[in-house]
Amino acid sequence: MKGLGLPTEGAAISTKAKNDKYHRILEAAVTVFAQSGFHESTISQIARAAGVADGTIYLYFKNKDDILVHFFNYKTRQVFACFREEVDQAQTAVDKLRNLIRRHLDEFQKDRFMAVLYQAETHRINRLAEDQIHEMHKMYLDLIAEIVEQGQVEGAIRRDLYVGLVKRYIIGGVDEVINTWLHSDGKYDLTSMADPLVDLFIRGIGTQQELNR
Amino acid sequence: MKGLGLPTEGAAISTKAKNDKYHRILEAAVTVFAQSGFHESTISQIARAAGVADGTIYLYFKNKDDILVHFFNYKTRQVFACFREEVDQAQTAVDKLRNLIRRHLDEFQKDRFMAVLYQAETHRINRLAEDQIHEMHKMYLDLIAEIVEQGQVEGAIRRDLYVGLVKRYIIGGVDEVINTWLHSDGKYDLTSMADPLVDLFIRGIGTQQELNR
Amino acid sequence: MKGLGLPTEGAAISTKAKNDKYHRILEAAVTVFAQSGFHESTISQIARAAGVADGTIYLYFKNKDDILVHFFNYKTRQVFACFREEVDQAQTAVDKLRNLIRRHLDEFQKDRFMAVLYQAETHRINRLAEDQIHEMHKMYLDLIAEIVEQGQVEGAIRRDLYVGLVKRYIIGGVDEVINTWLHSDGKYDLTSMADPLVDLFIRGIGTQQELNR
Amino acid sequence: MKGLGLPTEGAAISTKAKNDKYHRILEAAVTVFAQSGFHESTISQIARAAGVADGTIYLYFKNKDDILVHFFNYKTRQVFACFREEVDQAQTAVDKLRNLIRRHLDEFQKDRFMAVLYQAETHRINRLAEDQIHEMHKMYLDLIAEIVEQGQVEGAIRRDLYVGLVKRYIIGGVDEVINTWLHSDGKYDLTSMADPLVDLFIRGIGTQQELNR
DNA sequence: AATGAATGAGCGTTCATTCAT
DNA sequence: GATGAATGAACGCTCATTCAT
Repeated sequence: MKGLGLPTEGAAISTKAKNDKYHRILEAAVTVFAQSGFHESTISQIARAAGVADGTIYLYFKNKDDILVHFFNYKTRQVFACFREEVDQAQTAVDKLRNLIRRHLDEFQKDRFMAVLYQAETHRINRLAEDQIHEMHKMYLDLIAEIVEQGQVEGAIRRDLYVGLVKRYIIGGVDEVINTWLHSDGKYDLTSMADPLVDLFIRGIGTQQELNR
Repeated sequence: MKGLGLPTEGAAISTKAKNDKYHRILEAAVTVFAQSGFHESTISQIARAAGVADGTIYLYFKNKDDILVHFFNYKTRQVFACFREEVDQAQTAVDKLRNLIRRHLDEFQKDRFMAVLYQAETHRINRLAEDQIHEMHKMYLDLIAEIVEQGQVEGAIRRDLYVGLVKRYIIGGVDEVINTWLHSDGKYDLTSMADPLVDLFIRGIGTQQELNR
Repeated sequence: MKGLGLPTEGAAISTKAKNDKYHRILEAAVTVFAQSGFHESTISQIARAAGVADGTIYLYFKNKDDILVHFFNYKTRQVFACFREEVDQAQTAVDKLRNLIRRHLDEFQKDRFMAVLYQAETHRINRLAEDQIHEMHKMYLDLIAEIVEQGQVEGAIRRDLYVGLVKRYIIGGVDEVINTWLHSDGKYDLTSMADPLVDLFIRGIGTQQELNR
Repeated sequence: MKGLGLPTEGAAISTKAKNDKYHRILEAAVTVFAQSGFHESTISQIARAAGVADGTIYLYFKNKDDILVHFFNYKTRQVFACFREEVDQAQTAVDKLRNLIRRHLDEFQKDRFMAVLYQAETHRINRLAEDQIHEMHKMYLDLIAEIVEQGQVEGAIRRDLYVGLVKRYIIGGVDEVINTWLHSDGKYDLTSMADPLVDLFIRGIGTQQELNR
């Protein structure tokens, strides 16, 4: 974790009740950040949303920035962790990819606040949560790499691929589908985009004719 | 243009020298915004970077937000405009797509500040430049739609595609490639990613075998 | 009270200590406003005079304007309230008028800052404290009207008077006496002006001869 | 003139055309000041209203404050000067007083902007135009003193009056009548208030009975 | 531990004034 | 003389952070 760690959580919190407050603040913060953006949100808003006093927040977080760091450390990490499960449950590489993407869209659709915050913050640079974001991308990369390798063994996936690019190819398409959904006020079903999207990933937009040219 | 227009530029400024100052501030602002983010940037920083007094900025822009709006209205519009040229210069759909993406990566590589700002702001919601961003996406969509349709006529592109999804599939992959490049401090050549990426778009990651299953 | 009320005081402050700070700021503001005028006064000056930080003022008042509104809502209202007492304590209309004016001059002499602020703000139009000023004038009018009517019943006051004009006639004379005193640095005793002034109000400047002409 | 003088006018302006601009600015300033108050008015507003450039104002006035000083030095002085004429045209003291007040109300009704500005500024202390205001009051006092003395000789006015108080008694009533008219949006005729008001000044509000008690 | 009143640095913005043209 | 673009000091106000209770 590149030296960031969880200073507050490990040291100061021990009982269940306290830990509860830590999470209450975190969830409240995500909600508030998602609604107004990080800078437009105030500590008071978060405190009110969490049902605690302003000062209490500083018992659990070093400062306002720290809340964002913890968010990426906890909330999205947890979501990304479940992607692994999903991948493990399928047999073939293509099924794994389909499961991964379906679950990805599903989770982001279920927690819109997280989705907004994730989309906004992963596209900023010189950011507070830089380290976390790097790590999360790495997790995604690892999943994709694994799937691609297996698919290559199975003969379902091309062997001439630069895996670093494949990751961006896939994560980019998924992110953009989520992003468009968010900007459209999330009125349609996001998860149903999974299958057509996976189809594009696998087959591309070209015809056989073009491929055999 | 949904009534936004260029109120300041058109009305108040006429001579070349003045217009110069307008652009100097705009360029300075983009640089500063890209380095620190919009909210972390101050008017003083921008003024210093542009070599003018703080107050001078308000002769050319209504307020801080207005600078961002003008940026999207002028700078990125100009870049996106050149995409059209690039598309028009190629004959086949596949060549058009390749040209588009190569130029896209090239322009963003040449103006890193714009790239940063564009990536950051297009992924926020409830944004100031909402209208401009929507329009720009629409421009991109139109280009892709055109290419896809032509490709379908030519027989090079599949006929069973939902074009709305194809747009996100392509723009997402391109954006993510740019985004990764930005986060990696732009040390490698971005444009060289164009051909492998287009190959993925066209052929997907699947093998013939998989496709013919 | 036309819906203005005392939003800050009533809701947010309850203990004696806090309320103390509210009043300290209010008194400090009146002093500063009286010395330099409302617009020439700065929040920093008021804060320094009240012995609090700039930001603290905004815990008790919505903004700078709000301080002025609260001043008229609280301080002068309180002064005007005591006029009623004074009137009630006398029997005849003439004695009531004399008591009223004596007390008026007395209170304004005792609180010079309030006097300055009152004189300055009641003579500006389109003002922030417009509502309060209207109401205060109305209170004065009611008192005068009451006195005049009683005097007419008693036979001590002429029956051919337009009461609206009588109010201005009296309030104008009193105000001008105060105003002159304020501009003369308040070196002489203001209250001693009450009796000669009342005499003028009652008898006018004309002689019997003139009256009987 | 206590050392203030007319520095700009005397020295820099000579031709008729220039002097024209001086007056145009002054009239424009009065209009703007009356509408928004002195501090809320900007040099740009005044310049626009006068049809000149911002910088031009500084050729005729030392600074913003200087405009206010010149206003009292020129505009109201001129109005007060005509009061003398009015007084000279009547024979008896009472007629003189009636003429004075009628003209006073008439002039202020005719130039509402001046009235507003005059009312606002004469009731502020530590003011820029302090000297001018003192002098104007002195002019009024002299007029009243003259009238009262003549009236005393004629036997129409009481001999037991403190003239300093009589001035405030009269000027106060007149001012308040004007002030009320201004606050009521000037919808009724102000001049018609002159006769009833003079009647009050001469006879007071008391009855004979009271006077003879 | 929990509070929330108090703080004050720092921001965006305004506008009187200047001065090169 | 006349201009108006440029200036930058100064303001009102916000809000992350502290600390006495």
